[in-house]
Amino acid sequence: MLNTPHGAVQTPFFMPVGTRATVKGLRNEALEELGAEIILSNTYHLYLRPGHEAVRKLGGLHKFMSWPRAILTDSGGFQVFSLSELRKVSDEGVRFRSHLDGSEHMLTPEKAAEIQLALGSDIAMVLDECIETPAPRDKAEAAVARTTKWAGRARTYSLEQASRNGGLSQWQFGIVQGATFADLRRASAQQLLELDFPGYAVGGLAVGEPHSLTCEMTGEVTALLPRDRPRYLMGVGKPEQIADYVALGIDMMDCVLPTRAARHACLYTSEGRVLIKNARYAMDQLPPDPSCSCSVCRRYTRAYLRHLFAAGELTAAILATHHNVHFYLDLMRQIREAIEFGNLANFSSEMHARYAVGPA
RNA sequence: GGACGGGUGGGUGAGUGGCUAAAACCAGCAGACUGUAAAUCUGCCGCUCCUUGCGGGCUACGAAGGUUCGAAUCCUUCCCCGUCCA
Repeated sequence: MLNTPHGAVQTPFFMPVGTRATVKGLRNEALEELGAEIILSNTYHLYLRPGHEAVRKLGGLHKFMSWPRAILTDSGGFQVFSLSELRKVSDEGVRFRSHLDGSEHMLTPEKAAEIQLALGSDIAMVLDECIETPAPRDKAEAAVARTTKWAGRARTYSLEQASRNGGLSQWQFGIVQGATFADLRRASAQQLLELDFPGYAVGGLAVGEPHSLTCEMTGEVTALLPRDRPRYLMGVGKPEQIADYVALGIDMMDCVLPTRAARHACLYTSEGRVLIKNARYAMDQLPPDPSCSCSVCRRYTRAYLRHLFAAGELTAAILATHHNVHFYLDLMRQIREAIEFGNLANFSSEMHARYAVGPA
């Protein structure tokens, strides 16, 4: 259990992604009904718009977006990776050219921490350097060294702010890098451990490498992390992979997959993936997932959802997102249950079997 | 009755002698998506054959003839559609 200022969160958990202070396609009341106890939002995007100072003046991110439960903010480290053509990385930080208006911005470890304090998220991530995979060793080494230095600066900044303000109600997590090199991963973890973060993340994975390698690298890191601090594997994963990560000792995950795939007409169901735009569903009167209890599956048919997607209706994305987020959150409930019954290994292999075959 | 303009693949619509089975877009079909520059992107999209290849055959740009080595593109006639004149 993770006890945040905005409620307890049961581990292991999955965070729906709300980059720009909204989980695309879902109203917060729907998110709450679905049982989301924590969501993820983004430093870089909120800094550009509406601006962290604006959010602070509007009462902080929770109040601004009217989300009473926990929020984790990513640092912008992933944007170092995904906006590779719009930024320049140096030891000082990352210079971005805004994808919105072309303006230049400098994101440093201190700045990223400052922004997240202004946003008032429950968990803040340090700025890290996330690189592509596969990466040459020297580049991975450099990214680890820089990530460690940045983590130290972010930690210092955070502790200073804490002592100045009589403590902070925000946790700061370090992020392990190291690409696909086991020794670099271990070194990165050990260096971060010295900074004594309240939680640790594994970053820079699931960016193209095979799942087995993601697991291997994750295992290298979780083996070194303290048992009493949360471990967060960033940016994962596919439904059939989640239980594997949990088995490796991961407590927290986030991924755009359920929400993005939903907008692209891919539904995750107990029978595998359902590409609802397929012609085969045109006259299908079954719910998207017959054994799903979500409000979409209780009310609507595959034929109707397919129609909404074909017609380009907004409701298509809304309904599909609702279902997929329900699926992921329910998956986590099942995983927590499997852990209690000592049945996680079986659960994991069942998931792999199910998604390897695809829909019936 | 006359004068112009026009008829192109499921749709809109480029193309005025060979590089054109025919741009582009839409529709259709299939796929991808992992700390969100993503309601995005990719592939296929006349029929057919196989040794599945920048491969072969067939059919196709209103209809029928003709010119040409070669025609969606030029000529003739006809049929439609639009605008204007009487």
